Amino acid sequence: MDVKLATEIGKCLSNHPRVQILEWLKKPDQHFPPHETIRHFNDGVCVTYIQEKAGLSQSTISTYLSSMEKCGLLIMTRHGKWSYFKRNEELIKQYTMFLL
Amino acid sequence: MDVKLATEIGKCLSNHPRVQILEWLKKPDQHFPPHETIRHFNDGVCVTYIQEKAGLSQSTISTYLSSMEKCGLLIMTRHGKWSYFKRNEELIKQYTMFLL
DNA sequence: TCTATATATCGAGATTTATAGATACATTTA
DNA sequence: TAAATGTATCTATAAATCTCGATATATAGA
Repeated sequence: MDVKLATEIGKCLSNHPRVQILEWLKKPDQHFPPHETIRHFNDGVCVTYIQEKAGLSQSTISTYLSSMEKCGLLIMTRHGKWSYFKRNEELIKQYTMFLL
Repeated sequence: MDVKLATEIGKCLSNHPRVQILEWLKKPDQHFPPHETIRHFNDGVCVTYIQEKAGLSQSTISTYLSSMEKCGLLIMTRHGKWSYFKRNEELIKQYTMFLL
């Protein structure tokens, strides 16, 4: 972790909806319904559920999730036509160690 | 720590110079000369030294340090005409616990 | 008190970000 | 293969941020 990457992560964490999403994804089962097809949260939550809960447009949420995945905060897994996003706890841990 | 405050902190951490300053202040004695008047770093580093090292204008650095102090990342102490800034380790700790 | 020094604040132009709608792409299913 | 569904990307506008120079304020010293 260097200053450059930390700044990119900081950019993702500088916006209320994105921070909120990262919080919700701490405990997906408490904030989202189980997905119709797969019945677990092992790979996180699909874009539509996050979009509906956040109350922002689909394109906005898609862009947010992509940017968070790009800097490593989230991990994406694709199953069929769904993209699931979950927290990347390892990178978050590295980031906090960098700050401390 | 709630999402709102975390977002404010994130805004401060979304800019390269500010993240860099927070890094330098981890070990002030390794990055800055001891101050002419007081000879320790107990209260941190004065604005001018930070400004010179960062290579940005005085007004920019002053604004940055103020914003970081406002959200709690830095603690300011005034001695005479100098303002010294140091890290607020407690708040940084709280922020990392919020993220994890 | 006058001047010099350190810091803070104001106003402004350039750049970036927030967010949406339209559209493209991918995948499943009829 | 055509339609439906989920997601990603493009384009655009409003708002926020970056950063500076100019100026104001505070303090110390002559």
